[in-house]
Amino acid sequence: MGASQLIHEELDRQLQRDSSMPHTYYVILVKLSEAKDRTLRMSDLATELNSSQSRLSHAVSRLEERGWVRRVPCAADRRVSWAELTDDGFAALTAAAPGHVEAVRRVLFDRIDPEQVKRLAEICAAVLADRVPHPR
Amino acid sequence: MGASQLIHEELDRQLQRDSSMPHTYYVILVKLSEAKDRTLRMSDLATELNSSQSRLSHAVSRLEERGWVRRVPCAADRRVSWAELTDDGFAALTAAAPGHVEAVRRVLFDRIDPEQVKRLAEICAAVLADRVPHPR
DNA sequence: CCCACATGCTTGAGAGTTCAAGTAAGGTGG
DNA sequence: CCACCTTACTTGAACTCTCAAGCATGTGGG
Repeated sequence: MGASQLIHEELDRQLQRDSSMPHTYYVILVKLSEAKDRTLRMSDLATELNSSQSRLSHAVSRLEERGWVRRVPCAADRRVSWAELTDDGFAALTAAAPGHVEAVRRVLFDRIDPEQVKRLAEICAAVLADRVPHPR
Repeated sequence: MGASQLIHEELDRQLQRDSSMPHTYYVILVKLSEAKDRTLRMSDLATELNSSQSRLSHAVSRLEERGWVRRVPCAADRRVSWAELTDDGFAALTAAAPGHVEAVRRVLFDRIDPEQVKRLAEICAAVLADRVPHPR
């Protein structure tokens, strides 16, 4: 718990300090940037992020205020909302990425050897295996 | 990140649901229960928990409201505050512990073998090694 | 002795998260 | 075809955490 807490806090602090965004928001931008048309359904985005819909909805609201994400209503199914990464959002992500990547190395990968990386991957896979998504 | 987030959320959810306390509070109770006279200086407690003093102060305030912890002013150094676990607090911890322990097994230890436990411990130790406590 | 700095802790405001509830729209069995 | 369930998402309130600032209270050099 100490190790995972440390990693989480360190990454969050770095992003907050250098790019004024929590790690949660960074990951949202990443997922959107990788998606086709930089657009994803809200619920798919939530699933990919292991996030509750509520959390995502709140987060996207903040990201919209910053002009980094835009909500686009879906014509085919009007319950659905698309989240689209704006150019400003992509720029913010581009600016934040190098520092974040460096932090990831610093807190984790520079501290363990390649063999340990492999072992850690196996352990994490075991923890995540056969997971029924939790009721949210 | 997915694995550590899952573990965190699962443990937090279980404690919140079954014992109405966040994991943070549980750990505070644990540390106090293990301390001599079930009492610890606020700053020592914060250090042991890798918590900011601010976070601890807020948390202890809530725990005091519940009657689980008591603040005792220190006569020798009047800046210092002792945090003392009350009998009610100890009872709450006793009630919460079995469910929590079970959850810990369920989310982690039942999913990896003894060899992996050892490897994970080494990796976590490497992540935590030579850590200068962060400015808080 | 005393001023400046360090230490221990608290406070308040701003943010993010959670949970429960709410709205709206899409399916579906009788 | 219409009550009823499900799906998609949002909302609001309560709660925790963070950060910066704010007290007191010790302590050490001149």
